[in-house]
Amino acid sequence: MDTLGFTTHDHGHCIAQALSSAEETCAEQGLQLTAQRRRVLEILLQEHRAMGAYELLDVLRSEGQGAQPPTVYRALDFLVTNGFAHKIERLNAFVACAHPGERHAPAFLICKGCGSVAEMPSRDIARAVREAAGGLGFEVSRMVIEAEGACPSCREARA
Amino acid sequence: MDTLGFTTHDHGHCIAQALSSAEETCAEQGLQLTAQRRRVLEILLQEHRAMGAYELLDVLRSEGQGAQPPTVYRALDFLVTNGFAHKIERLNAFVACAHPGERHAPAFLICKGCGSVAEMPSRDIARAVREAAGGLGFEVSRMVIEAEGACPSCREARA
DNA sequence: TCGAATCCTGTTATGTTATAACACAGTGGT
DNA sequence: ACCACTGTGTTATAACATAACAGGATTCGA
Repeated sequence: MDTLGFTTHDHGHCIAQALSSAEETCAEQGLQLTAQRRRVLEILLQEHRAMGAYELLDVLRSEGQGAQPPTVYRALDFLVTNGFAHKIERLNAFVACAHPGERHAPAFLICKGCGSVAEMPSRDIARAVREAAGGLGFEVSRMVIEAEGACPSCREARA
Repeated sequence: MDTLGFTTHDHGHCIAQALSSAEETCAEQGLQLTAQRRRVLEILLQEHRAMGAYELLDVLRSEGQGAQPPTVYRALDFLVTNGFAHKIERLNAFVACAHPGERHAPAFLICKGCGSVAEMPSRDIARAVREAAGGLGFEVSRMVIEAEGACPSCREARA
């Protein structure tokens, strides 16, 4: 068991499920989940945290691949474009998507205490953003929503 | 006259006002708006757009200063920390604050057509973020809210 | 079956953004 | 005089990201 979104769950199961879900989605949409792309997604799922591209590169290299930066960035581009992973702009880092399959505007919580990152529900936030933007005649196609602060366990530790 | 937030206004006046406001705030709070810091803020106000740190550096250098990257990053750090400027994470760029003085969680609209960036009202968005986070026991201290899309004039041009 | 088009990968090099670390100058307090 | 504090100058390097070109695999139509 491990934590995700600050709650407990079966992590091994969650990895397997996310990979299956990705395979399924790719099959449906004619996308190729190649070995490289799959491996990068797998690492993100296993590590279960925000990772920099070069950190991912180190993992690939430690597995004996002579990978170069473009290899990782290409895989990440595929994963992010197709919603299997997200980029955390504030951290210049990447996380596996916590809700694969569902169409959603991702929103994140970044704990400044322990560095953990969680994806949170964003329906109300996304609506508020679209409304505020719409009021100015702006049409939103994508949004970056990232909140920094203290996660429950760090708040407790601090208290 | 120029545009801000996709509406027209007197830009010269707006620069002078923002600088005065910054001076006042610094005086009140015992902050030092030094020549470097003031100059960087001034450039951001004049250019009136999101600028990269190295772009700012080029301007400083073109003015005959032998500036180095840390010079700019230090000035930006001061301006951002004290709310006179904001960082646009999505663009790794900086803009002068459009509402100096008011305490606010900044939220931005980034037009993918023309590259313009506008600060938008964020009360409802900020509330939605705090509520969503609070529901997970997370305490928000800072937020990044950036919407990408099409500004009114680019929408019109596209139509 | 040939070639053309497309997609993915390998590789080299480079561009862009940001910070570490150390020296030193000015200011204000004791 | 001395110290602490804050800001700046300078060198070097770290961290993040992409351009550009070559080559292999697959598919599709001629």
